[in-house]
Amino acid sequence: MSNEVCEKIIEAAEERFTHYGYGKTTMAELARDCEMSSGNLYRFFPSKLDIAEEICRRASIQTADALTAILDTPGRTAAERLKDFLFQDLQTTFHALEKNHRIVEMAQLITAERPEFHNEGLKRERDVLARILKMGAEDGEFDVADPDFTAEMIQAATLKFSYPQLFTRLSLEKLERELEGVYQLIVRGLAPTKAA
Amino acid sequence: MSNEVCEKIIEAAEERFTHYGYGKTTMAELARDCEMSSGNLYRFFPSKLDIAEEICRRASIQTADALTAILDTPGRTAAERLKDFLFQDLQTTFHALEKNHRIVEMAQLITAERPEFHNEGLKRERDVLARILKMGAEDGEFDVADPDFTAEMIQAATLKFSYPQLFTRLSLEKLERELEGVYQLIVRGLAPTKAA
DNA sequence: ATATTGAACGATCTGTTGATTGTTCAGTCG
DNA sequence: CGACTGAACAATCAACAGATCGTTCAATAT
Repeated sequence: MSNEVCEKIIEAAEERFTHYGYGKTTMAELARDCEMSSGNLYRFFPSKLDIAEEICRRASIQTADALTAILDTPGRTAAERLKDFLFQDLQTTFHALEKNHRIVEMAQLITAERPEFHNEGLKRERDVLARILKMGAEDGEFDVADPDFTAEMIQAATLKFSYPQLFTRLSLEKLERELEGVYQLIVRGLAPTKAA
Repeated sequence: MSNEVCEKIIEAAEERFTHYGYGKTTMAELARDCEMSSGNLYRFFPSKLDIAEEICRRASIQTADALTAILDTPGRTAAERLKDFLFQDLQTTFHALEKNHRIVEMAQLITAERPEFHNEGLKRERDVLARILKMGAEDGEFDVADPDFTAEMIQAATLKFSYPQLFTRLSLEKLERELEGVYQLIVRGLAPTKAA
């Protein structure tokens, strides 16, 4: 079964990529880890970069899934959920990039080489964001005509916080303080004007 | 008079840096342009990078000055001035970087090597922004308690548009469309809540 | 047939060497 | 004595060779 072999390759690659770095691991090493020839790897992945992309995709899906949990937490306002979303996203990616700077290497490589991949990840998160906005709109907490569009704008406005270490060198504390301010600005803009 | 010589050096450097690039021009060439020895340049600038920094500083001051003009245009609301500010800033830097990719080279070098310089330029623009906010606050158009803080937040939210080509590869049209959306989000947040 | 190998190929990396260039400073000039 | 020079020095760059590595594919094994 091809799928199990794919898993094995991914596992071996994840181990080596995060431990030694993408550049330092060779296809021959991955092949040896999986007890096959280097040529055979190409029956499962078109290229080395595609292996890295798949690893990053899974990480991206995992953070998006974690963000989705915010939708189901009971007893929170839409504004609170929005805040949770933004801060959780910042903290997750900040810690991921801080813990292992090999991951930064991979992230930069893939966003440079595969621009569509980055959009794909953005889209995943944007869908969650849009659902938060929709929840707020439905119970009258937010005045949002087009949740998808507004979600796109919020992503644009919070770009600085989505790949922290790539755009600035600020500490997590400074970033959180700034995000708090930007969040305040945004929620005020989402509130319905009291022209009842 | 040391000042005139400085001007001459800056002029020669600006010519060569924008035409051949920072890396490709040598101190010996600059010295020859100014009819002096290479060693003598160091009586006026501590290093080659400082010459480039001064050139960039002047460009930064020039764009900030152009933005200041927005404050004096009669018959505009604060919201309109804010919009003018954001779009003029985007367009100016976009065209500057598009026209001459040597400038991108210099900008990247300096922001990498001299992090404080970037903050200095940000501060210059933020001061203009804060004055727009203050105007809006004074005539009741905006509800802004701390214009300086809010200006900082608006800069954070519009980072994507301040060095367009460094953060994305979007066309000017796409960027303008996005900025329009972010602007809308922000102005709604600045409007006073009608709790009269 | 299909799955797999591993040698072969071109592209990229690495390390080295020589040249170039930013910077300094002892010395010259005015 | 201060302004200025240009040779000297160290750091960086350019270019080249050899090695390494990603990728392909004819040959082999199953």
